[in-house]
This record gives sequence, structure tokens and C-alpha cells, in this order.
Amino acid sequence: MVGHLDAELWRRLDAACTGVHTLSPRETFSRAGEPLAQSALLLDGIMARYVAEPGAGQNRLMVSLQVSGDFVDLHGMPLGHLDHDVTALTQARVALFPHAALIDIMDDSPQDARALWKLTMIDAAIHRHWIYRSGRLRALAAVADFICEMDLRLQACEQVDGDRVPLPLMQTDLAEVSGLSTVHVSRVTKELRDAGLCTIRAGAAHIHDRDALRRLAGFDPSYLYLPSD
Amino acid sequence: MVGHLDAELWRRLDAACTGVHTLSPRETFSRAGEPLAQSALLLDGIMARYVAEPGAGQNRLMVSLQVSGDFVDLHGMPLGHLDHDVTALTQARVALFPHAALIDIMDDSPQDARALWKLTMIDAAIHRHWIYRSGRLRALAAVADFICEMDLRLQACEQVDGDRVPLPLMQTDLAEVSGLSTVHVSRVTKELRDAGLCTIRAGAAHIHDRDALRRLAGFDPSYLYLPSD
DNA sequence: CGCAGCCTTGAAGTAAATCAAGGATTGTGG
DNA sequence: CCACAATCCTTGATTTACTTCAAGGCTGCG
Repeated sequence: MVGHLDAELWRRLDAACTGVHTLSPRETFSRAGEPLAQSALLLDGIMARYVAEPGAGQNRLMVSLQVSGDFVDLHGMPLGHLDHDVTALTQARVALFPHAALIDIMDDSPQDARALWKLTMIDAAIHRHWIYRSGRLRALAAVADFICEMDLRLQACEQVDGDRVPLPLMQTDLAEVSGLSTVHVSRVTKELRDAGLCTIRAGAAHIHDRDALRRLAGFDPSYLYLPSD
Repeated sequence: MVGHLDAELWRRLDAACTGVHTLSPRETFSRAGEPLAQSALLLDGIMARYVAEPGAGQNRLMVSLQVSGDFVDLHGMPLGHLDHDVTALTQARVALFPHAALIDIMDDSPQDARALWKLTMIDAAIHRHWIYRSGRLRALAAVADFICEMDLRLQACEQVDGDRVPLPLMQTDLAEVSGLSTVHVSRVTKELRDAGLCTIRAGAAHIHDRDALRRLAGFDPSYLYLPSD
């Protein structure tokens, strides 16, 4: 994500930042419906956005996963409040930007405004892919597809070292990503492991055969709008 | 969607419009990857956005459905090209706006820029709900939820007359919305009909019991950011 | 009429959920 | 260092939701 903003905008953001906040693992950063007066840029760690089942049920589904360099709640600026919860999965540090300061930046520079808009539009493109994944892909392909996405997104922030993709997700997290039961996630990850494609552990995924994994998922990364495209 | 823009912005858009284009039923308006130099506002009819399976397969999933007053491809402006296809389901008329003219509007008025941004952020919120629907809801609740959403969105553009929701979708369209097989869509619509909740025909849905339908779906409309909220 | 497109229904097969039990790993206090 | 609990993962058995396959019905239309 970082790659989409130019140096000038980074300087302006730097000046607008009012502080850095550290979140504990599993700490909720903001909740659906809460009025928002600032947005947060994830510096390190992994954070997730969840749509919860209405009512008392704790059923929820992960609708987005954010990595270093992503704004976690920039959607909340034009909207005023969000429709989903934002939570840290690991320990995480976020840089805070008051909406008023962001608005000043955008009023000053329409180009910067479009750059920030673009970040949220890439989020939306990823949302669309998640709809596709959930509606069209079988469990095995869906998990493989998710791993392929995170592989590339973590590569883009230089966190991937060879076959090691630092993805600190438990199987219950993968279940909330994919809409599968945790039991079935366990079976699917075993199948990916046994097929020699990738090993998914709590701390990281190890990709043994990227090509085969992408082929299995039918993965086409164009929806990520990576700068190289 | 219309309700989110103020009169001043509407006048500017009116001046920026370079023409109206009419689409035949099932006509494709733009394809994934195609460079875009304009965006289109849907005046009447129904249009859909599809993410297609990579490769030759014709499998695709509907990721968004647009009604009168929605921009169908405004996401393409900051992005330059889209990750999905845009197609008319019925005969449709769209008003065309060159990106250059929209950029002029936004450069002139940061407030208008945020208003347009907000439209795309509501789209993104709807995307998130579709992820949730696909990942968490069973077939019956998913179809009910979709009908509830379209009921409210079509109410917002004043197309709903009592229990009649003009939703010109075939069962194959509903299958592409929900990720179900057409056969199962047929069974589910029958079940909704037999339960006295709603009757879904090719031309329109008739809602017999709105409350019960919403209860079945667990429907909470806050993600639609309707002006009344 | 007779075809084409769309919908319905039944029967059989499959993917995934649920239920249930146990195993591995990690952390904690004695 | 070990006992113990807590958490996470695995595996098997059963059930459920949905798909696929196949046949036939309805409707509109040349």
C-alpha cells in the first residue's frame, strides 16, 4: 500500500500524525457504529475488520485483513462511522491522523485526495475478490487463494523471506476469513500440507510450491493493483 | 444514492455530462482491465458487476448490483481500470462523465470530492455485507437478505410500490448473486414462497411479510448508510 | 404447431458442518 | 523439573446443505 503514495504526501502525512498507538493482541480498536474523528495507519502487526452477526450472536466474519502500510479505517472518514469492527490480531502499532488534518491535506492538494481515495478503492477491489472467493471457490481453493493473496501483499511490504510468509493466524482466524468451520480448516490445511503446497502454522505459512498453489487457487493477482502492474 | 449528493454538485455533474448511452439487456458496458476515461451514472434499469473466474471458464460471480442513481464504475476513476466486468441486466440508460471533467469538479471543490468518494465507500460497505452474506448465511437466509437489501435500495430511489419490488432477475442471476446453483435457488425461492414471506418472479419480487423476511435474514440495514440513518 | 428459454421436481452424490474424543503444545505454579 | 490447565489442533463418525444429473412442465413466440 505504501507504494501507492508519493514522497510529498508522505511528508504531509508525517506532519499530520498526532501520535502512535500500540494495541495488544486481540484488542479491539474501534467498533461498528462508533463516530470516528481520526484514521489509523498500520505500522506493524496485523489487524482485521469484522462484520458481526446482528444481535447477541458472536458469529462474525472477517471482511478484510490489513498489513503494514495499510490504513485500517480510512473508509470511516467519508462515512463518519463504520459498519464493522476493527481489531488487532497481533500486537500492533498504528499512526493516528485526525480527520480534520486529512481534510486539510486533501483541500490543499486534490492529487493527494485522489491518492487517498485510491487506497480505499484498492480495499474495495480486494473486498470484491473476497466475495468471489467466498461464493465461487471450494474450501481448498479458497484457503489457497487467501494464502496467495497474503503472500503477495506481505511481499509488497517486504515481510516475506523466501518461502516464509509471516501470517500469525490461528485456524479459528482462517475459519473467520473463509466462512468454514475450524474443523474443516484443519482438514484443508492438512490437505495443502500433504500435497506439498504449503504448511500453515500459527505463526507463519511456508509455501513449498508457489506455482502449484496459485494454479490450485486459480490465482490472478490483478485485483491487488500492485504498483508493478 | 442520489440522496447523498447536494444540489450544487448535481448542477456541476449536469454540466459535466457528455451524453447518455442506452444499453440493451445483457449488454456489456465495460470489461475488467480495460482502461477507463469516463464513468457512468445509471439513470434507469439495472446493471451488475461481475468478477469472472480466471481463464476460459464462464463461471463468474456478481459482486455488485446497481440501481438508478448509482454510479456503476466510479471505482475506475482513481484506479484507472477495473478488476471486473460491468453489464446491463435490463435495458438501461447511463449518463457519461469524462474523468477529466470529474477531476475538474473535485479540484474545484474538495467537498464535492468527498461526496463522490463517499458514494464509492458506500459501495465498499455493501461489498463487505456481501462477503458476510456469502460466508455466514445459509442459502435461505442469504436470498432473503439479498431481497431485503434490494427492497431498501429500490425504496430509496422510489421504485417500490407497496409489496412490489421491481427486481428483474432470473434465477440464474440470483444464482450468480448468491453463489448457489440455479436448482437450489429454485428450491429456496419456493421455500420463501411457501412460507408466505415473498414471491420472487422474473420481473419483480413481491414481499408478503417484510418483518418476517427481515427476521429470517437477520437483516440490519445500517451498512447501507441510507440518508435517514 | 413446435421450439427455446426458464422453472420445477426427484434421486443420487458430494462437500462441509457438527458432534465427540483425544493429542500436542504452551504456559504456570508447586 | 514436573503436574496441571488452557489453548489449539487433529481425527473419526454422523448428519446436513447443497450440487449435480436427469426428466419434464410451463410460457411465450416464430
